[in-house]
Amino acid sequence: MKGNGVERVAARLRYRGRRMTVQRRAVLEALAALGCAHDAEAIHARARAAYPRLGLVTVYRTLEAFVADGVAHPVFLGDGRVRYDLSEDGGHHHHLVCLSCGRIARVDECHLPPSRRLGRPQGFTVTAHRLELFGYCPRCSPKA
Amino acid sequence: MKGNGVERVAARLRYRGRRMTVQRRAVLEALAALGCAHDAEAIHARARAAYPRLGLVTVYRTLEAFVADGVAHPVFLGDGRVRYDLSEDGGHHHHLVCLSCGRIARVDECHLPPSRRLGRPQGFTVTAHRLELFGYCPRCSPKA
DNA sequence: CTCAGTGCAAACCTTTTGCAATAGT
DNA sequence: ACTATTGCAAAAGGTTTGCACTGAG
Repeated sequence: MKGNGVERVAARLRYRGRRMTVQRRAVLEALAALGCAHDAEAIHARARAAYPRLGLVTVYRTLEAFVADGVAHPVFLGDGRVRYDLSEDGGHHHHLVCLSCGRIARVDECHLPPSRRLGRPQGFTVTAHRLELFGYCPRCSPKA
Repeated sequence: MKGNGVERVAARLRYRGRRMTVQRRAVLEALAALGCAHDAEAIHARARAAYPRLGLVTVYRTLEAFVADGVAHPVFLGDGRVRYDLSEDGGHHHHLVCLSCGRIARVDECHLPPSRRLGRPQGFTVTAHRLELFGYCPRCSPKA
């Protein structure tokens, strides 16, 4: 997704036969405002500021549509809830999660070898990967 | 975990004040027999071959104990269920998941830079990471 | 005007918890 | 014996579905 302008997303949705509604706009704005890896409930809470009648179910369905259309993508941190990031084209990013306070930071550089090398030994064609880093943030680190 | 012999695990559990029961032995054997990344239900089904009365709840509790004691560790593939791998000491491995047939292959090499470099820009102390690769297995690949 | 999207309530499904009975050590 | 562990039934918690209504294109 280049730029997360509402128009750009609206166009992309329309292209797929979907519609841009007030609810989706609110979810999109919440996604942009919250930043990295927030879950449906957080997105719902935030989006309600813009559109109070918004139901949680609509947030789930909107996120599903966004993911299917490449507008957003899910992030799994293993805490039993799915989190979402707005997609940015020309790049992806990973996350750094503090095991003590839960803070999540973005990691923009991806130090992994190119995809074609990653699955070679097993004969796989790799099309995507997910990498999450865990540790302690500056505030929680022993700072030895 | 060096070796996944029952004795070794039993010793480790005992060390933590836990006990080695028939049920845990069955779960441990199922874990070893199944290999990579199977969920509680699959483990339950397999372990029942050895101990038919085994309850699913016990499998969950056993896995929780195993994880706490470093005998096993969870794997999250984003399909809404937690999978488990037996821990091997002196190493970790990642997974290659086929988006078409669901097949999961092990990846033993980890091409990531050392932990201390990974979180440096954000000031994090990285202690662990999770990496999962997605793509198509040899059987499902277009094989261009 | 049509069909995608919405909201509510109810269903789902994996995982967790309470409790009395059981069994390692 | 002491207390960790088990099994059952029930609860929890995130996510999904059915359905009649609403609204974008």
